[in-house]
Amino acid sequence: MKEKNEMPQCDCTIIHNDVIDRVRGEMPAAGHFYDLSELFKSLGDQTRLKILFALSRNEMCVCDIAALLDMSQSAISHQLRVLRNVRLVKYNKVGKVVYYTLDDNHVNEIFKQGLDHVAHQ
Amino acid sequence: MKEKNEMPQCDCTIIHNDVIDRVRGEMPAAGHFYDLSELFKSLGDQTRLKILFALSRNEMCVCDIAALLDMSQSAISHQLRVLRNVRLVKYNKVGKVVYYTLDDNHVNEIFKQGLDHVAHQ
DNA sequence: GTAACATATGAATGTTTGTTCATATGTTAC
DNA sequence: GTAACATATGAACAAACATTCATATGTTAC
Repeated sequence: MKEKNEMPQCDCTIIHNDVIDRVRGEMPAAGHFYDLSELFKSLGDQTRLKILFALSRNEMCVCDIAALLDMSQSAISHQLRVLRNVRLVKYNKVGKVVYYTLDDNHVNEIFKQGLDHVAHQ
Repeated sequence: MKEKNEMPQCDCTIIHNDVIDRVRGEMPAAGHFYDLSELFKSLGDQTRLKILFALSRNEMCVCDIAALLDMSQSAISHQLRVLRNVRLVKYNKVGKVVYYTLDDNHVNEIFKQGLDHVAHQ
């Protein structure tokens, strides 16, 4: 029989205090994790990945992307905003047409490593 | 006044059919986008990023991670399962203790590129 | 066998996210 | 000015997700 007021669970005899203390000291600032998670979150959606791949091949306007992916203009526009927010894409307005391109080529590197990982069996 | 039965919106005079057709031909298989999005989704969470960073510094058991991040053992265990599912971490059981490590070093590369991107202003 | 502990897991809950729909903004051509 | 069109955006809603809680599994030491 357990005593109910004696917290059980895993207040575990933390097995490796030395490691914990050292790694805690090496932890990047919280803000970095936040920014990184926002970046990867934006890559964690098939539609956005397809948009990024397409833009890695050619500059495209919103309608082009919508036609290519067979999705509504609105859906694409919303997703482009997400990609803009993390500075993965930038745009160039020409009259009423807005041309999107990749912002830099970190995306391509990340993409490549990612494909490597999933292909690797 | 618009006629209501004449679909408006953006059935747009798709401005660049040539580009669309070419890029469509270059699109990777749908499965690749799915796998990639699952991978990045798993990286799109601060807790999991912290776990991965910690493991990049040192092998750790579940309790170590929970203590380091000041979170419940259960929460960490759930997140580790997500990371296992995309093969970002693997484990080694020694008695009742389960030691986790990174599965390969694509993670480190992806991490680095990601940090580069967010640091770059 | 039992007690203690490290980890895993299912259900529940609140939050976040992707798409749709309706509509607004801004540009071009008249 | 108006009509037509490319894009953006707010609200709404369903689906996906992260954490908590309670509990199950599996191991060690007795």
